[in-house]
This record gives sequence, structure tokens and C-alpha cells, in this order.
Amino acid sequence: MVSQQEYGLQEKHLLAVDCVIFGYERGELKLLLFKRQLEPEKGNWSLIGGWVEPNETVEQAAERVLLKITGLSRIFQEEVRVFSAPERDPGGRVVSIAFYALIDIKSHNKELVNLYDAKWWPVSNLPDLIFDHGQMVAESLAKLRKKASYDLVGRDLLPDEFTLTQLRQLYNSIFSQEFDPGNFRKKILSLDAMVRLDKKDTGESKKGAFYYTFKPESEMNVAIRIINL
Amino acid sequence: MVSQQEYGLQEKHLLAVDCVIFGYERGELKLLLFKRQLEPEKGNWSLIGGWVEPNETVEQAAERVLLKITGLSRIFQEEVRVFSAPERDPGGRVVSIAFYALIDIKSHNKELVNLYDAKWWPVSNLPDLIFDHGQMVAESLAKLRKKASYDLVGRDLLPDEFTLTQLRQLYNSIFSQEFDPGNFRKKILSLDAMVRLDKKDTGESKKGAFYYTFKPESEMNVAIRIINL
DNA sequence: GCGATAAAAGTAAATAATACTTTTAAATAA
DNA sequence: TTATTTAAAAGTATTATTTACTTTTATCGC
Repeated sequence: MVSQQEYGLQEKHLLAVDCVIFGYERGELKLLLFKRQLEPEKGNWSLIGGWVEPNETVEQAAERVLLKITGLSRIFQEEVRVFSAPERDPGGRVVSIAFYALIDIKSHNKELVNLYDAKWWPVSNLPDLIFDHGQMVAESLAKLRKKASYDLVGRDLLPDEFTLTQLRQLYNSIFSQEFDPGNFRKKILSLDAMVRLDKKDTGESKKGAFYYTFKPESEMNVAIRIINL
Repeated sequence: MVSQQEYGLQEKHLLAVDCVIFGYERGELKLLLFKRQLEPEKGNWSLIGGWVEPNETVEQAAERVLLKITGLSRIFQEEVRVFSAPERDPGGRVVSIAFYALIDIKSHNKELVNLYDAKWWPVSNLPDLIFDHGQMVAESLAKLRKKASYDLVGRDLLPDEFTLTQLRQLYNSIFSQEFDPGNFRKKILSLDAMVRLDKKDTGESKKGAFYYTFKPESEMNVAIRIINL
């Protein structure tokens, strides 16, 4: 029998969260980045982060950061993974948990974003990021793609009412590929996850495209395959 | 412009890893659990865990724990998620990262397992676990199922040489369902991920079943769908 | 050689994916 | 007021995959 080590004798760690905030606007998938305000790497582009407090979960810490920056609560977010290379932050040993979040750019608070010196960047054209934040973004995008391939992800990125064309364009931008309009429509409608409204968007075509809304999450059949990887 | 908080002013956290160790033996998926050796909950069944040291990554901490208990290195492991409810451990605020690992039970060091007062349990019949360890196991199983549905998982759980029947039985036990022998064989062979050896296992049938080995990981085509969820 | 056993191979129907074409609705120009 | 244009929406034919089976094969023990 071998003994375990006591709680009190252990070294403690600085714990942070970093948020990869995806948004969607005018046919483009975007990422909210901000200019770092303290040394090291002050002034360079980074993810939005924050410390984990003793009385909260890491998810709550991420929600707190998200609320502070966007003014939004109840945002969809998912843990990416723990980043813990001892030298990842030259300022000291910080273990950071990366989360990715999905928001509708139109619905967030732009003044707060300005206040924090943040900016939306197209994911297809990102600046260099500090530390391992580039890796965090790459893994978040991979997770988002995986999720989008077996789940409908529009709910958090699109406005409440959207057209099938807008949903397809969102998928085009997530996967950086063009989906066939007819087949995409057929596949999506077969999932029976949305309701067609009696309203049309005439901005894109003369005929006009029907608006749809998502059915409540509770009515959704899960684990439906949308894109075949 | 809003200022960020300095590193030095922050509260630190105890950081641990907990390992959900899956093994496979005689048609059954099993989990390695051990009797906790310190208060609180001393003597109750728990996952195998350890503290994260300042000079290592959380993955290295999990590898260290796995080596200590099984004698094996280079084990397949994957992060499940961070468990950080403030009251999850009655002994104090401990943030724990759960990992799940896959090993071939035959190849591990049984003396070490005994030394640590550990025991293999069938996943279909687990004892109550301390803290949130039951939740860690449930989420690990879900992750393993997801992985097994788009990847071949036998490589880490089966011996080097195995029959298609053994691989199918592994899948049966992971998904708690019976896969059709003919269709399973057809699907698996179509992936072209294994090599048939000139050797048969005659233990299970009079005709005998050919042994197979996995092709090197580098030759594998990725993201093949095995089970349709 | 014969029956028993599970492996291995084969088959036919149903379902789904893919690459297209055609029709529709509404705005605009001739 | 009719033709033209646009993208939405519907439809279609081919191919590929999945599913539920049946048949054949190899080998053991009698």
C-alpha cells in the first residue's frame, strides 16, 4: 500500500480562462480579439481572458468574461481544452482553459467592445496572436467544424429569423467550402429542426426567401449528421 | 479603456488530474478504480488521481499517474474536461482535469495495481464513486463512444493481434448493443485500416478466425465513420 | 464421411448522397 | 403588359451506402 500526498503540501497554480468568441456577420465568420493591456506582449492581439476566482467554476469565469466584453449572458460556450505548458506565458506559470463561444454579432454591445479595445476579425485573415492563443483558435475552429457536422449550429450565430440561404452561407464560411444549395436545403429540412414562417426576405432575390426559426432545443432530435466529413 | 489585473494579485488553485482508465478483457469493457487512502471519503472507491506539479503540463501529470499505477507509458489518453465546482471536493477547493485512457489489460503491471489497492470493474456494474467521479466516468464513456463511432478504437484496447470477432465484441461492449457480424466485418474491412495475418485463432470456432493487426497510424485515413449514431 | 460450429462471403431491398435540371415567384426593363 | 432576370424552391436520375438477411466455407470431433 502506497500513501497519497496531503492537500496542504501541494503547490498551487494561477488559473485563467481564454475565450475564443466566434460571431457571424455579412457572410463571414469572425473572431473577437483584443489588444493586450499588460506586460508581457502589451499591445499585441490576444484572446479575451480572465482569472478564475476561488468561488466559481471555470465555466462561470468564462461567462463572466463574456458578459463583461459583449454584454450578453446565456451564451453558448464549450470547453476546448486545458493549455498548461509551463512556459506558455512568459509572465509566469499560468494554466489556462480555452473556451469557444458562439454569438450573433448584431445582438452584442458594441460600446463595450470598443471600451475594451477589441475588434472583430474575419477568421480567414487573423493577425498573429500572443502566447499559444493561435493554437487555441485553431483547435476551437476544429471543434466548431466537428460540432457543425453533426449538429445545427445556426441557433447561436444567426438572428432568430433567418433564411435557408443565410444558414447555408454560414456553413460555407465555417467549412470554407460551397455547399450545393438544393442538396443543403433538402438535408436541412429533412432534419425537421426548424419552422417556416409566413414571411419572406426579399433582399437577396426577387422571389424572396422564406424566414425560418429553430424549434425549441427540447424538441430537437440529437446527433443528426449534417455534413459528411 | 479598462485595465486588467496583475498576475501577482491573483488567488491560486490546487490543480489535480483524475484518470478514467478503460481496459478490455474477455468480452468486457472495464474500469480501473481504487480505494481512496486519505480523508475525506477514505476507503471509498474513486478514480486514480494526482496533483499537477509546477513544472509539468496536465497531460504529463496524467501520464505520470498512469505510469505509476499501470507501469505503462505512451498510453492513449484524451482530456475529458475540467471539473471545478467550488465544493466538489469537501477537503478543499481543488480543480481537477479528467482524462480517459485506453489500455490492453493483459499488458499492464498487475502487481502495481495490487500495490495501490486498485481493482478492475466492469463498466456495466460500477460501485458508487466519491465526489463527482461518477460524472467523470459518464462523460468519459460518452467521449469514448463518440470516438469509437468515427475512429477505430481497438488499437489501444486489444492485443496487437486480434480477430474481427474480438474487435466486434469490443464494439458491442462499448455501445452495449449487438452489431451484425456480417455488416460489421464488411464495414471494418472497407476502411482498409488493418492487415490480415496468415494465422488463425481456433479458440472460438472450428473453422478458425484470421488474426489481424492495425496498419501504422501514419497510414490511416482519418475521420472514417464506423457506427452511425 | 457426417454433423456441428462460427467464419467468411454474398445478395437484394431500402435508404441516403450527389450532381444535376426544371419550375416558381416577384422585380424590373422593354 | 409582356419579356427578362434573379435566386428560391422543387424535382429527378444516378450512384453509393446501409441494413437485413442467406449461402458457402473450413475445420473439429465423432
